[in-house]
Parts: sequence; structure tokens; C-alpha cells
Amino acid sequence: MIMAKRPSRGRQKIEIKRIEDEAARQVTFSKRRAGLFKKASELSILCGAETAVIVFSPAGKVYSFGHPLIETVIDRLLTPGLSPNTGDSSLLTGDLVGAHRAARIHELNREFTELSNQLEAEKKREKMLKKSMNANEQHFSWDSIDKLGLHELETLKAAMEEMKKNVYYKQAYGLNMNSSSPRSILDQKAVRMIDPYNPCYNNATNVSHGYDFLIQRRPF
Amino acid sequence: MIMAKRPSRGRQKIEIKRIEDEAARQVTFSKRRAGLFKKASELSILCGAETAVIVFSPAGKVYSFGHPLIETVIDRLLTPGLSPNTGDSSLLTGDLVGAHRAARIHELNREFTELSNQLEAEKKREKMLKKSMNANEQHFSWDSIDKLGLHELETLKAAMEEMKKNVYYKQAYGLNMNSSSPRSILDQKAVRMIDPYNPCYNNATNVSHGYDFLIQRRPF
DNA sequence: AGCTATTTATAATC
DNA sequence: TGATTATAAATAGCT
Repeated sequence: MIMAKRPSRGRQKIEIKRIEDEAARQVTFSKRRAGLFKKASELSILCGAETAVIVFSPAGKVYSFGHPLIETVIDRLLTPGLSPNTGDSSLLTGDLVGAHRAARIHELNREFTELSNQLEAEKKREKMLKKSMNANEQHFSWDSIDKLGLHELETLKAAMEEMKKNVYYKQAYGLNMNSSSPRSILDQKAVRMIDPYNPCYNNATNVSHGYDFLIQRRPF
Repeated sequence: MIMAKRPSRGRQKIEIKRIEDEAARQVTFSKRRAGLFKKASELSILCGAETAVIVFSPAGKVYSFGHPLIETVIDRLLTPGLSPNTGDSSLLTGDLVGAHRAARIHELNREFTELSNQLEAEKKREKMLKKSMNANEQHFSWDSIDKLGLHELETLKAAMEEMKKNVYYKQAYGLNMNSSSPRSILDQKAVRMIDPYNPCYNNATNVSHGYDFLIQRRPF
């Protein structure tokens, strides 16, 4: 009767008041912000509503989420020129402009983080690829092709056939999803959070490593 | 007597997709909107963050929540006499500024609807592309490798060498075996979730929440 | 960043 | 619309 450890006390009830511990506050902020955005996303999808969520972190950074387009909402809201402010409330205008400026100031920070996130995602994908590769794939290095003998060539044939499929796939993939013409750094580097519930993004991306090819055998 | 009947099946799992039944959608909208605002409120209080949440109901009504500063701003911006069904009450109160803002919001809603429709069209197009891709894809049996003779194998090797050169070439010249079709609206429409808080490359993203990332192919 | 035990949120129902 | 309840989800505390 081994009543083993209780690895966690589980979620504890907390009082809704400012978390004094800085580290804990940071963690909670990240978690709950993600949760809030997800909730907003679900609300939008379930009910066909448009949502925009803006969060200013205690450090002054700006996070935003919107469905379908946060940019439009926020920009319209925050851009003084487009806003129909007839000059009644300078305080109001001042706040909005301040918010806009804050957003711009942190744009670089965003890009940085986006790049970080992209790398993270790519790592994850690589991991998955390698995993499935171990199961039913073979790995080849193009650089060593000259040294291959007949036996290897047999294997290579199969590899090439698979690669042919791979090429088809890449073409299709590129056609569908990699067709952006570079406009801004942000556009190139941005990691987009796709709606978790959008069924269109289940296919794997093929990541090429230099001259190595990952040759995947597809199930029929 | 035994009252054994379960009065409710309890909460059931639902797919996050548009609720078609209008009444049910309305109910869910109310409940989840309240929940969203509550979450935003808790985030603000717990972490000392400022939040603003704007929700456009499918009917065009505007709901907003903010804490602590934005609240005033957004609410004052959006709330004054907005009633899509009965018209703009700000007109009745002589609040021309409010009326102007209201019109602005309606305009935004129209744009959003337009964008939503475009996205739907794009999604369908994408699905069709993928389908035709699968249809045209050639499948090779892994088991049929042995049927190749020596001659074919030699030819194969040559072909692969050629391919190898091709790969080098493409990589050197920017890898565009993809067409350069105009930027998909999908990219613009994609929900963004940005996490500027992550200070370093190795920090993880919120994959645990089920988000999927659309990443671009890595340039060589 | 992962893991659980719990607390919360909420879908179904009345 | 409001209340109830069984469950699905979110997440606090740890590692």
C-alpha cells in the first residue's frame, strides 16, 4: 500500500488581490494572459464576435490580442488622426496617444520575442521530425553520395522516390503558406498564433538542414 | 422515496466552432463575455496590469471592460449611447461626438465582417489546394525497390547527382521553387499572440495551451 | 518549462 | 432569464 508522494498540492484557492512576490506575479501574469487570450479567441469563434484585448504589463509592455484583426481595432483606436476626437477630452486623447507610443516603443521588443518564439517552434518541429524519422524514415547526406556503392544505391532509390513526394509536398506547401512577399521585418519574422481550433494547420512542415534531407515515408 | 435522477448532464465538451443555434449562441455569448471580463479583472488585480477588453457582439453591440485607467477611456469611447437596434441615442442627447464615434464603430464592424468573409473564402481555397495536391501526389511502394536492375540504379545515381546540383543551385539562389503569389490574407487574419516578456531565445512559448505555430521555412 | 490536484468556468437542463 | 449540477478547463504551487 504505497501511498506515494503527492507531487503537487494542485491548484490552491487564492484571493484576488495583488500578488506581492515578483516572480510569482510574473508567472501568473504570463499564464493568465495566455488564458485570457484563449478565452477571447473562443468567444470570437463560438459566437462570431469580434474581440480585442489589450494588456499592459506592470513593466509597461503592451500585449494585444484580437479576432479577427487586432491591428485594425487598435490602430483605429489609437491613431489620433483616424480617431474622431473632436478635442473634447485631452485626457482621453493623451491616454490613447500614450498607449500608442508605448506600443510602438515595444515593437522592437516584440520582434525580438517573436523571433525567439519562432525558433522555439522550429525546435519543436525538428524534434518531432526526428522522432518520427526514427520510426520510419531514413536519413541521407547528399555530400556522401559519391561514396555510395551498389547496395547503398538500392536504398537510395527508395529514398529518391520518397523525396519526389517530398518535393511535391514542398511545392504545395510553398504555394499555400510560404508565399509571402517580404514587407517588413515583422512580417518576415512574426510567429503567428493560429487559432487553435482552425483545422487547416495539421500538416507537418519540412525543415531542411543544409544538404541533408529528411526522407519521410508516408502512410498510404 | 429515492430521488435518483440526475438533474443535469453537467458541462459537456464542445468543439470550438461557431455555434449555429442562435439562442444557444446568445446564451454562450453572455456567459463567456462575463467570464472573459472577470478573467481580465483578475489579471489586472493579481498582477497590477492594465487591461482593456472590447467585444463586438454579432449583433453589433459593443461591450467593453477595462482596468484601471483604460477602463475609463474605452468605456467613454464606446459606451455612450450605443444601441444598434434602436439607433444611436447619443443623437438624442445631442452628443455629436458620441454619434461620430458610434458611426466609426459601425464602420469597423462592417470591415471586420468583410475580412471574416474573405478569410473563410481563403480557407476554402486552401483546403481545395491541399486536396488536389494529395490527389496528384505519386505514391511509390517501398517494397518495389528490388525490381530495379543495375542499369536503372546507375541512372538513378546520375539523376540524384543532378538533383543534388539542383539543390545546391536553388539553395544558393534563394530557394524559390515556390511561386511568389501575393501575400495571403490568411497571414493578415491570423490571430497573433505575442509574448515580449520572454527575455531570451530559449524561453518556451505557451504550446501547452494547444496553440499551433505557422512557421516560415528557414532561409539558408 | 512540465506536472497534478484543485479550483473555476460553463454546457446542458430545468 | 436565473438557478443548478455535472464536467471540462484553467491554473497555483512545485520541481
